[in-house]
Amino acid sequence: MKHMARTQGSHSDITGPRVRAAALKLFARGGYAAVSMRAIAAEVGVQAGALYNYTPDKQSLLFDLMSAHMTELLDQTPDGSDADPRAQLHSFVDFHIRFHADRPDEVFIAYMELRNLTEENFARIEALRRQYEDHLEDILRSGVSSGVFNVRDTKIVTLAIIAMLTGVNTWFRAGGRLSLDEVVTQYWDMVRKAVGA
Amino acid sequence: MKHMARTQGSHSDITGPRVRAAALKLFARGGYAAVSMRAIAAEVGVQAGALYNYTPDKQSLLFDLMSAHMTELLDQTPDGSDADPRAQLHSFVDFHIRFHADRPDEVFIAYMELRNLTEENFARIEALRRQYEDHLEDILRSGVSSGVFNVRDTKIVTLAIIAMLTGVNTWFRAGGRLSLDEVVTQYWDMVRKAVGA
DNA sequence: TCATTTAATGAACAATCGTTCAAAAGCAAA
DNA sequence: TTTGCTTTTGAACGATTGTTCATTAAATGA
Repeated sequence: MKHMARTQGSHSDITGPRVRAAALKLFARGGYAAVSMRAIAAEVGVQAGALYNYTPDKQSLLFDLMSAHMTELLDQTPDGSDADPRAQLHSFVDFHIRFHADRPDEVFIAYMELRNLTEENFARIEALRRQYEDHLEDILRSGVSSGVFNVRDTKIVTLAIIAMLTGVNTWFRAGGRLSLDEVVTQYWDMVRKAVGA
Repeated sequence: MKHMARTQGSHSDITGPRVRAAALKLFARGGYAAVSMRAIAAEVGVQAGALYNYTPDKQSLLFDLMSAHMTELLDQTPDGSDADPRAQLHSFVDFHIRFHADRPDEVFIAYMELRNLTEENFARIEALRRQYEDHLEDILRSGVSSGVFNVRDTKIVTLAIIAMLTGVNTWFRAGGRLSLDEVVTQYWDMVRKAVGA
């Protein structure tokens, strides 16, 4: 047993992700407050008590989902601080739409369940969201200072663009009338015009 | 008693509105599922049982709030089908921002609590929302056909504009850095550019 | 003052909530 | 097979949920 390579009778690495997946699905469908731990357990195919091997409590389950989502969002945000502001903005629009379209449940939760976080957890998620907004605002500012964007208030335009892009999730469905490519094209068209590029 | 002008020992006309106001405030703050009838009663200063003089159940309380909000939204939407599309669109942007900024709690509930409606109530609210969207799309279409707007897909632009405008509610606070007039000016600037007017 | 009507109380209901924990079951190494 | 550890069960806990209802209180009209 010199190395104890793996735990013994462990299903943790199987059940753990399934618990998070079930919580994600049910929270998105019914809302955090309306989903019981027993409902999550039933979705996994397990008794409620077993969930507490994978989360200290219900609140942590919500926070972990939101935190993982925001972290992934920030990690995958294209950097490209070398490119010109217009290309950076295009890249941002493209990324935002595709990233969010791929994760409707995560996005839904991240926007709808903020008020069900404890004060401390809320502050942590808000900090991540702020970081993401700041990234877009930096792009806008550099475009303004180099004269390629015509924007009065970068903060407002930042929030307006993000609201507009995130709104795609309320109606877009894969296999619908429009492909994701077409959606990206049209939203980039609107954003481009709105910033006067 | 020939007319029975009013009910007798009635406080209905006082307590009734207070119940709706309390529900509005608490639903917006904590979410429908997380707010108990006892909490609403406490906000009114009454026992839980008394609420049932004013609503058949909790679900109706939510639906009535959302329904009243959407109806008022539609009633107050500027008509002006005589004006040119550009003026109509400007008027719509102005109205939307001001109407929503005046009613943060109602707007919050109307967007966040849709999933807590029964299937039937959900369909009714969705129909009202659709009506509102159609009104904007009509403006866009008339502008496209008269050549003053340059828009590829009126449906997408409709949803994008509404998402962008409604997003104001997530950050705007009266008495903050920007006045509502300034907000309207800047959003109209973006919308105008985005539709190529 | 008295009779009538309405509004509010406060207890009670069955159900469900998040969470805990001793006991049972499952699995891997010895 | 036995030993040791992990995972799951299933019952139990106190609290809280939406809702009902007989009773009490309050207010009005006569």
